[in-house]
Amino acid sequence: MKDTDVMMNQAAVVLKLLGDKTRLTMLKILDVHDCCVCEFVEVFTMSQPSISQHLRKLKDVGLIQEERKGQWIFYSMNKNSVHYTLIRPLLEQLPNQSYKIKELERSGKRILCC
Amino acid sequence: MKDTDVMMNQAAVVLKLLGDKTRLTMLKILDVHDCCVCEFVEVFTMSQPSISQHLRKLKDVGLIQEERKGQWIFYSMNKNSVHYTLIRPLLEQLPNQSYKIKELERSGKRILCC
DNA sequence: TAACTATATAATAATATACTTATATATACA
DNA sequence: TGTATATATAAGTATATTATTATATAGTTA
Repeated sequence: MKDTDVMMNQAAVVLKLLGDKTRLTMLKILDVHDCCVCEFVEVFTMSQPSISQHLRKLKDVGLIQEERKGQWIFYSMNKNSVHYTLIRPLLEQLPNQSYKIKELERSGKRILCC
Repeated sequence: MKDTDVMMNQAAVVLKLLGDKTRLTMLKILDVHDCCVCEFVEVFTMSQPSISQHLRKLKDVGLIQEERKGQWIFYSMNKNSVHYTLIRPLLEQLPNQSYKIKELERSGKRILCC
C-alpha cells in the first residue's frame, strides 16, 4: 500500500476517535488540564468503565498518556504525538471547556494530588 | 443545552464523517477538484450506491454541494459551509490526492462536461 | 491483613455504520 | 418513444461502536 494511503488511513482512524462527543471534549480538556478517571466520571454523566474505555482508545493511538500518582491515574495530552499536529488546529477552534474543571473545583471534586 | 455543548456536538458529528477513509479522501479531492459520482466509483473500488451514500452524508451536513450538469451530478466542496473553517486546516495536512484524478485522466475516465 | 478507593477488563446488549443487491428516477440520444 | 447511462433510494446483512453490569487488579490506609 502507498505511503499516502497509510497516512490517510491513520488520519481517518484519529478523526474517528475525535468523532465522539465525549472523547472530543476529553481531548479539549486534556489539552489544558491533566485529569484522572474519576474526574471525568464527574464531568460526564457516565459510568467509570465507559470513561476508562474512551481513555484507552485515545491512549492506544498515542494521543494521550497516563501517569500514576498514588491512588489515581492522571491522563495528559501527549503533545509529542505524531497526531497532535493534526488535531491541534481543530482543538483550537472548539469552545473552551475549562468551565467544567472549574465546576469540579467549586464542588470540591477536583483531585489535587501530590 | 448550552451553546458550547451544541458546538461540541456539531464538531463531533462533522469529525465522525471525516473519520472514514473514503469520505476523508473524497473531501481532500473535492477541496481541489469537482467530481461526479461515477468518477468516485472509479477512484474507490466500491459500488455506486455506496459512493452515493457517502456523498449524501457529506451533503447532509452542508460540507459539499451538488450541481447537475447534463447526465452527471457534480459534487464540489462548499467552502462557505460553517464547517469548512473547522476542517480546512485538517485537509491541508493530508497528502495530496490529485494523483487519483490524474490517473482517471490518463485512463480516459475523467468526465469533462459542458 | 482487611477494608476501601480508583481503575481496568470482560461479557453482553442495543444501536449505528458501511457495505451489498435490487429497484426507482431522471436525463440523453438514436 | 425506447433504450442506455447516471444517480438515488430501499432493504437487508455483517460488523463496529458504545454503553451497561459484573468482576479483577492495584494502591491506600486503618
